[in-house]
Amino acid sequence: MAPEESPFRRIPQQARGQQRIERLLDAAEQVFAEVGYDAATTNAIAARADTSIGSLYQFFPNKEAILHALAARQLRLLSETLDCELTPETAALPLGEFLDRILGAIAQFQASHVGFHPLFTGAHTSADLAHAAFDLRQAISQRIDGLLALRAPSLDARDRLLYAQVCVNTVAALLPLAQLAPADDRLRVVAEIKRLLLAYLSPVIGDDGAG
Amino acid sequence: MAPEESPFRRIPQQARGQQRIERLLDAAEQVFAEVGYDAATTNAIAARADTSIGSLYQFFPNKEAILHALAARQLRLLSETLDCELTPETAALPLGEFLDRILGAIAQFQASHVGFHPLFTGAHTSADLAHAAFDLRQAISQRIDGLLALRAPSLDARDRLLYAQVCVNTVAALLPLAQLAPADDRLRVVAEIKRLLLAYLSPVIGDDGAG
Amino acid sequence: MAPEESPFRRIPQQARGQQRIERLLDAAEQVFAEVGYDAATTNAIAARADTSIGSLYQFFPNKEAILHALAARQLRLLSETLDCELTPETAALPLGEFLDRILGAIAQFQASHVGFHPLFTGAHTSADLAHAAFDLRQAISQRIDGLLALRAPSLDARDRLLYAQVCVNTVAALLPLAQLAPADDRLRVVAEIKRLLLAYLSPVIGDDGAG
Amino acid sequence: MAPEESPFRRIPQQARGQQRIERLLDAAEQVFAEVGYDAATTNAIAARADTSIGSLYQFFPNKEAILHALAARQLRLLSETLDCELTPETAALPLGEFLDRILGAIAQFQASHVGFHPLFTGAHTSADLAHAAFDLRQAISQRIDGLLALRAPSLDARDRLLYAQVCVNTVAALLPLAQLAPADDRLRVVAEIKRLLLAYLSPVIGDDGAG
DNA sequence: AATGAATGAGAATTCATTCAT
DNA sequence: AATGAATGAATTCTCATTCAT
Repeated sequence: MAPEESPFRRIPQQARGQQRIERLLDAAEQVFAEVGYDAATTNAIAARADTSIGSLYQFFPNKEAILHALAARQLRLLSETLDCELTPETAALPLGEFLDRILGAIAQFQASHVGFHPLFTGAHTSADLAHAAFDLRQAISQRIDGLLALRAPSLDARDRLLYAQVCVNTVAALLPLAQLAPADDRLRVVAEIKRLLLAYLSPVIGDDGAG
Repeated sequence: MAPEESPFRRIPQQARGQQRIERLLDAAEQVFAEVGYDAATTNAIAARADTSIGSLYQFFPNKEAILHALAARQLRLLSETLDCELTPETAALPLGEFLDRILGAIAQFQASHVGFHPLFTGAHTSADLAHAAFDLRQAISQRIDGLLALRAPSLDARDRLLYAQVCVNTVAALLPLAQLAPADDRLRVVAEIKRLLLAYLSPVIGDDGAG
Repeated sequence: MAPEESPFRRIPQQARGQQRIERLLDAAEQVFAEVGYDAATTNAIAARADTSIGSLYQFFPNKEAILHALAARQLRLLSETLDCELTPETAALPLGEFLDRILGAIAQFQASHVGFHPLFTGAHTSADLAHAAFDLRQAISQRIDGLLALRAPSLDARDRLLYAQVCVNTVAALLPLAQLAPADDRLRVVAEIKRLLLAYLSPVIGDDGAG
Repeated sequence: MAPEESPFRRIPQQARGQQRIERLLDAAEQVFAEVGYDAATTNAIAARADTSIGSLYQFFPNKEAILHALAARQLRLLSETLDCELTPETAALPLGEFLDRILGAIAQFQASHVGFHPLFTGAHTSADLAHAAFDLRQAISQRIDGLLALRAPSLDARDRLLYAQVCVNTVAALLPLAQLAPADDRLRVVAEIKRLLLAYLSPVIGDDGAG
């Protein structure tokens, strides 16, 4: 009854709602990763999230919306990871170390987000997924484009975006290779990815001081 | 074995059966490309092939089998294309031109096979497709591995296969970029792919005599 | 009746409750008219009434109860309208004018109550609606029966009720015809309805003095 | 194998298909009559028709299509009934007998077609049903319009159609009254309907020779 | 009394696969 | 060998109703 508490009464509810959305996205991430987007059923997602199907549809108008929300969350989380990792100082590192940082961040992110990989690499399947995956890669490319801009401000903007896209899509394609490889080859593959990117970027980005 | 002795009626029948299989695969290729593997219905494939579903199921036990047969056919056709294109002389070309040949062959193949691209790049969606696509890329990698062996016989076999895999998966990831790009950027993207591969391979493969 | 004595807190509360019921019925009337009884959702009704579903279910045990309450309200309102319109003097008018009054009252009522028409004419669809509509027409028939009794006290009671039912159901069936007709035919249709009723009733009810 | 028999092989199949459609429409007619259109489920219809839900959807794209097919069938059957009943000689009968014939035909038709009544009288519920019912009544009105034309060729065409509509809708509204009345009142109600129509039509149509 | 999040049974519809012809 | 009608499990999504806050 105390009116000064009432603003608070809603907060738990909102918090619960937000929590439930997160739980649903977690569940969707797992289920998508396990059986693929098309084979994933909304009922399975709700069950995995320990909710009712009705609640799922209270938050998401349809299955595709879950996919998009998931992609948005992943983009946001990855962005945060990159933000943490990539301070101005990082941008001044030699290209090789710079790439190490980015690749490391992405690899680590991927390791802790089962659902990232499918979406990141998802290609021609259902129109739904294809779009969502394409959009995600575009968004990440723009994020990387921003990082490249820090290192090579004089680069032509269109070239830079193309470089970013090439890198992002390449990494998307090669990370699975690392994941599917036997455990002791994994580092080998990651090293190879880094060598690839370094060989590709150094002629056009190079190290500032060329040192 | 003596084909001239086989009962006349049988051969046309077998031939008709083979023709029908091809028609079904053509149809599946189109339908998969248009709506994706999951959304494609076996009825639609049969209809597109101007046959009945009953016939479709006479040749393929289930939908997944169509996918695998399609992948196998694509691998075979691409192999033939590569065989044509890549004679021993080609192997002696400078690496840049060598890559041009291979990339050109693949790009051309893709242009005339609507269904290749989705399968080649298809990733984590339905478990079915993911497997088929992975297998196809593995097979193509082995094919490329063979080509690399021609150029660099002294290379360690495991390294070589890894290089091939990296290249194949990279190309699979980047070709869509070219296809989705506005028409006048397309060549730009292809050139970039080549630069990427060249930068990656030249340190380890190099030009035989060019050293 | 002495409002100043009733506990202050209660009256506003009861009044608020009654207001809310009216708002809910208004909302239901609109929503039923717009999408039909079956397609109407209780959530939509609550939303239209600017209340929560919880409140709706505080006043009505289920969806059907809303329908019945609505029918009851319409019967009450129509009765009041007829009461206003039909004084003893009216009963003495020539039959033609008498019918004009009644038809006019009904037409006017209908014009200002979007939800009347569906319920009045509603027939075999969901069992719910059919019953409610039938009940409403029966009740109105009794009301009309009363009016006929004023004009023709000597008529057999059973005959009179039958006449009333025939008239009421006929009007229910024909009013939509008027409403759906192009605007300039509408009066024509209404005139026709009157002619029909007049032709039907005059032999049995006639004008008092037949003058 | 005899080719002159092959056209026959398909006929049983088509006949079976047609039979199944009829069975489905019969089932739909019953189920709609029992629970109403909205509450009727396609599964219930299929079950009542002793078929699988899949088969139902092989013939009808959706629930609404069943309704329309049913309305079309009823119109066709009623038309046939009227055709049988109403020869040129009938048109020459006195108006009272003429109405008897028509009303009799409709009443009899209704008695043997449980689903006719709901559709004939169906009003404001789901948009689907309302439309279908309105269309059916319009079609029947046109049919009656044709009959009136036989009797009164000199009548203005627009007036005639209006008369037909008034009659059809009136009958639609009043037949339920007869059906719901206790058995011994039923004839009484039907007689009343006839009296109503006769009183309405005789001034404008009259008996040919009665003039 | 009021709220609205949560529930889950149930509906329409699809489609891979079978099998009688 | 070919056909395509028939099947029904499975899927997405809705909505009346409840109940904790």
